[in-house]
Amino acid sequence: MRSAAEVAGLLRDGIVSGKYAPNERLIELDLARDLQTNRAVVRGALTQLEAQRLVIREPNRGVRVRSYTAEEAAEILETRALLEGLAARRAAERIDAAGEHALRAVVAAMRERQAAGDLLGYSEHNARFHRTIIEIAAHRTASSLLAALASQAVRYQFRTVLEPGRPARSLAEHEAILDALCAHDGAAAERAMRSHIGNVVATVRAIGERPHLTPDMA
Amino acid sequence: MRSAAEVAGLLRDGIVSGKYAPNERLIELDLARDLQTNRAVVRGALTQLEAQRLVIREPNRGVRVRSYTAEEAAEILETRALLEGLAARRAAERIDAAGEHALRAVVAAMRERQAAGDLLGYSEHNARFHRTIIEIAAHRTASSLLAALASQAVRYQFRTVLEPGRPARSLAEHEAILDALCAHDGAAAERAMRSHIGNVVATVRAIGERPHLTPDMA
DNA sequence: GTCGCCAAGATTGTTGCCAATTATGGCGCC
DNA sequence: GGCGCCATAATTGGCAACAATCTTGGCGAC
Repeated sequence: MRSAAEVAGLLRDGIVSGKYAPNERLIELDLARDLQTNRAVVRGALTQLEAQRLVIREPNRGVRVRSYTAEEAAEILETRALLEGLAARRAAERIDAAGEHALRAVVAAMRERQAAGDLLGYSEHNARFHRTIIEIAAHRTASSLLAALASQAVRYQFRTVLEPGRPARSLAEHEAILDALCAHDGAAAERAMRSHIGNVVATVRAIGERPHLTPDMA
Repeated sequence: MRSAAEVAGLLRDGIVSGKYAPNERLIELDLARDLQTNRAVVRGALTQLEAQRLVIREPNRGVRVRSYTAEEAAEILETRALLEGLAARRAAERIDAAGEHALRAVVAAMRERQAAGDLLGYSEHNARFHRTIIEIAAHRTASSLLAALASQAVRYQFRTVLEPGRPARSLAEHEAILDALCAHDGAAAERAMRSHIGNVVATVRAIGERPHLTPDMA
C-alpha cells in the first residue's frame, strides 16, 4: 500500500501538471480509488498538502485545489529565488563533469525547443534544468522546502513562457546561470539565478495587472 | 475535536520545547490520549511532521524525534538566514509605531535577562524577537516555510546561547537589527539579520567540531 | 554462561462503519 | 416560470476493531 507521503507526492504532481484544476474539489473516495489506496491515506496526504498551502480545506466541505493571486505568486517566487539562489551557489561549488554534461544537455534541449517554437516543451525542460541544479546542490533543507513550495503550481497557473519575448530572454538567463555554474563561480551563479527568477516575478506581476483576464484563464 | 493541523502544532511545540527528546519514540496511542484526540488525527499530524523532517518514520516501527548533526543544523540555519532576511527587509518597509514599540520592548527584556545572567530566559525572548519580525513582515509564504523549518528544534539541540561570550554578541546583533528596522532601512535589516544568523551558524559549527561532546548532550 | 528460538505483548497499518454536515434535486407555492 | 422548502444523496469527520509487523522476555540447547 502507498504511504501518505507517496500519495501526497502523486497529488502534488497532479495539481502541478494541471490534472487537477485550480478550485477543483478533491473527493477523498475518488482519489482513493484512482490512486489505489484507502481514504485514511488520502486524508493524511491532503492534510500535508493543506500545510503546504497547495489545497484549501473547509470544514465538512472537503478540499479544493488552491488558486493563487498574482501577489501570492510573486511572494512564492520571491522565496523560491532565495532558495534556488542558495542551491545555485552550492551547485557551482560542487558540480562535476557529469553534472556539467547533464546541465548542458538540458540547456541544449531548451534551445532547440525554443527555436522550434514549442513553448510547452521548452517549459518542461526549463523545469528539469532547475531540478537538476537542486539535485547537484545536494542541500536537503533547501530541497525539501522547494519541494513543498507551490512554485510549480504557480508555474502552471501563470504561464509566463507564453508572454511575447519571454522565451528568448528566459533562455539567455538560463545560459548565464549555466556559465556561472561551469565556471564554479558560486556568487555569480546565485546572482544569475536570483535575477532570472526576479524576471519571472516581474512577468507574473505584469500578467496579474492586466485587469480583465483572471489568472486561471492562462 | 482537534484538527490534524492543530495537533501537528502541539507536537511541534513539544519537540521544540524538549518535552519530546531527540530519538524518543512517539507512540500514536499515547499521543492520542495525551492530546485528547484519536489515533487517526495523530497519524495525520505525524505524517506532516515527517514531511517537515522533524521526525523520522520507519515502516511498522513508528516515528522517532529526529536529532540533527551539526552539518544539518548549519544547513537549516543557512536557509533560515535567507528567509528571515527576507522577512526583515519586508518588516523594515512595513513597520509602524505599534510594531516598533513591541520590538523595543522585546529587546529591552532581552537586555535585562542577559544582564541578569538568565540565559534561558534570554533565549525565550530571543525567539519572540524573531517571531515578532516575521509577524510584522506579513509574508505568508516565508512565514509558513519558517514555521515548517526545524530551526526551533535545532535551537533546542544546540544551545548556542550557553557558549561563552555568545549572549553579549547576540544582544548586540539584535540591537543592530532593531536599529535597521526602526530606520526603515530594508537592505540594512536584511544584512543585519543574515549576519546575525550567520554567526549562529558559526557557533553551531564550532560546537559540532568539539569531538567528544555529542550534540544532544546540550 | 551464551546463543538462538518461540510465544506473548505492544504498536502500527488497514478497513469498515456510523454520525454529522453539506450538496442536490424534486415538489409545491406564489 | 421562478423561488423556496424538504427529502435524499453525497461527502466528510470520527471511531473502533482487525490484521500485520515488530519487540520483548523466557526457555531450552549447546
